[in-house]
Amino acid sequence: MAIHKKEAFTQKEQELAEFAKALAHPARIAILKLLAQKNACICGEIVDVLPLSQSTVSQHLKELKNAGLIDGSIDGPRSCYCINWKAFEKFMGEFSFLFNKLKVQQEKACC
Amino acid sequence: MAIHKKEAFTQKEQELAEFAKALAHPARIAILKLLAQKNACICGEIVDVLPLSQSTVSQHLKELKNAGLIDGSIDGPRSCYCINWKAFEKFMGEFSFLFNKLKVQQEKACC
DNA sequence: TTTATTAATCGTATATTTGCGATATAAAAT
DNA sequence: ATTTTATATCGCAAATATACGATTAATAAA
Repeated sequence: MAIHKKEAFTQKEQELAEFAKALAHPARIAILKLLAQKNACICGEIVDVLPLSQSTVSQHLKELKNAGLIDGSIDGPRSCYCINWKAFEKFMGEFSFLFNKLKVQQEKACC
Repeated sequence: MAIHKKEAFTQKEQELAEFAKALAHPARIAILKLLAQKNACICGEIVDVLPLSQSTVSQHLKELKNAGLIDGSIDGPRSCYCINWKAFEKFMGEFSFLFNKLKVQQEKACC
């Protein structure tokens, strides 16, 4: 963009957008799905399963980690990743709060 | 990207990523918040409230509409937007399903 | 009919994301 | 000590996203 205007929005809005951005790629959805299905640490199997190069997968993992959605530790030549359920719940809760708040009175005749 | 690899993922993964992408900007979060709080059509007030130009807001609205998250109709010189609650629920549900599936057995010693 | 008014679209500049090969790092295995 | 294995990081190219001014379109108001 010419100038990023993101600072012009509230902290909460930026946080939610960051969370969504972390989910905004099928590779990252797929990674999370893998981690969720195992509900445990996965050590290295991710690259084998995805149709992406090792460096690309590593980058996606980094983004998920930066967003706080996964935890990971490196034990020398192998790594260990798992979902940070707490963070996940937090954000899902915030979204639900935002957009379900008034949904009770739903079904307006509209547009 | 050099070559988009998105087709390499499942339909569902792509759909969820698309949904997330639509939410991946604070301006679009703000717009949805406005629409949710009114729980009714908003006619044009959006540009006045946001710190963005009319053309930029229009573009964000278009993206939300393409993603199916909002409905909108144009009545000559004015428009009318509201949240598509059904679509919203659908996607939120899918996310919950994906990532809560195994959460029951949660709290593994991990990483 | 002319003149607002409101919103979509076009063109363009800049920023960010995506992806990969190459390289670096770090422990384990030989 | 050297090699292997697994992963992170760097540097680059290509694709997308973001933002805005200018223009267009379409109705309402005068």
